[in-house]
Amino acid sequence: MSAVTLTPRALYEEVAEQLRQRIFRRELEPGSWIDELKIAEEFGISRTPLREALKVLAAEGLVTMKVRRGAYVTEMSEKDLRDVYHLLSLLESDAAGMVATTATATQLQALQDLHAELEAAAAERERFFAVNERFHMLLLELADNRWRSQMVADLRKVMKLNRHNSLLKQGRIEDSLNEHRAILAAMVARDAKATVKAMKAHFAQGLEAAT
Amino acid sequence: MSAVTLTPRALYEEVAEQLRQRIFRRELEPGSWIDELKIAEEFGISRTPLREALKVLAAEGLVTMKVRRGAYVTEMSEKDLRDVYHLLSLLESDAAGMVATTATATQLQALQDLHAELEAAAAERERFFAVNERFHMLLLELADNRWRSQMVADLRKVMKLNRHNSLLKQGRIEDSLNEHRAILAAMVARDAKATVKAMKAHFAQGLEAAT
DNA sequence: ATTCATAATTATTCATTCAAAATATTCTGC
DNA sequence: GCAGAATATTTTGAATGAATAATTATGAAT
Repeated sequence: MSAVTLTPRALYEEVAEQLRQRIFRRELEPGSWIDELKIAEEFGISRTPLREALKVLAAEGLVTMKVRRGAYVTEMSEKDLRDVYHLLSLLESDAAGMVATTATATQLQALQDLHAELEAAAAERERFFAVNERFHMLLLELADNRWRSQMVADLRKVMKLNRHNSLLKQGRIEDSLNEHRAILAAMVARDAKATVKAMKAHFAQGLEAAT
Repeated sequence: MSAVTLTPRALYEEVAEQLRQRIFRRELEPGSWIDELKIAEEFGISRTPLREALKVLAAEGLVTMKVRRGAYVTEMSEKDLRDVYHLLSLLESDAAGMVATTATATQLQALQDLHAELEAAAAERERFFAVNERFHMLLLELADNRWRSQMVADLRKVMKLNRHNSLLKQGRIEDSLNEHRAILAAMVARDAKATVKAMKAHFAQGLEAAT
């Protein structure tokens, strides 16, 4: 069974995802020009779906289009990093507060289960990152605002442009787990204010480590 | 001197803007299918730049792409309206708080000048909307976070999909001006907390009127 | 030698063409 | 007359080709 039949998404979406991976892996470096012909040939496709994919990435902020100059991988300044962090903190802490007041017991349990998985993955850096991402996105999902979820997802993609893998740095893993515990505790206590505070603290620590 | 030479933007961007206008004017109704061939013919262009424009609009949330089914104008449910309002309130009130603490006297004066213009436009509904939009966007600009400015701009576009012209309804104009005055007063007093509160109140009132 | 202008090359942008998929219509059989 | 299948039409999606715009390099003039 091929992946194509399972997920019959359009070619331009597939290409967009491939490009994202290349950008995150720094095979396409921030500031560098994206050669349409070269990429199209490498992917074995024409320039049409590639150009459509680039428009999608431009909307996400991952690439920047210059008139008659093509697409460039977005460069993140120190200020950009701080600005995006600030927004993530604002959006996610508010979401956490929502969840603290509205989530069902089952939903809170799902978060705790995912946290347990995160604890278990503490040793494996890559897996930890992946589970951490899932934790934050599940929280967003429970907050039940598709517009916010979309925005946070985009901002998190942009954060990955940063060299210092951002969001979680070396040695931060243990601290980060503690902060997650505090967030969960506040949620279980149904204390929205404390939850917001704990999430903001989590991001403040993250920014500290990333800069 | 033609506008084309002044702003040499790409055709697909021009088309995207034209489509936005058509959507806002409800010539393209929410939920309706966008006929690529028909639109391309009406604009006298090929489908290629049109399709690229549709991708841009899809990223903004104005249209929704369905696989192998083309583009549809996004439909906003009551919940969508509330959700977007919530985000605008969160983002803009935070921005206002920033401005209250960081803006220079000159910048605050610029806001007050624009507010004066708003007062003057109270009688002309259309002009009031336009100036109000400029006021909010100037505030965002002064908060100096390009990522937030972009997000708010997108959310405000999406809000325009709503039938009840949103953000400002009949009879709300006088109230809205009062709320703006409160925001400005708090800013001039350099009281960030009060500014945030005033902006949140402004949005709460707006939502009340829109639903 | 340096600067400006012109020409050529390169790459983006848009149009045209082609293929594949989905839906609607028609025809046949019961 | 109705239902199901097959065909035809419509429409999306992708590729290729042509044209425009920009940059760079080369040559000439001061």
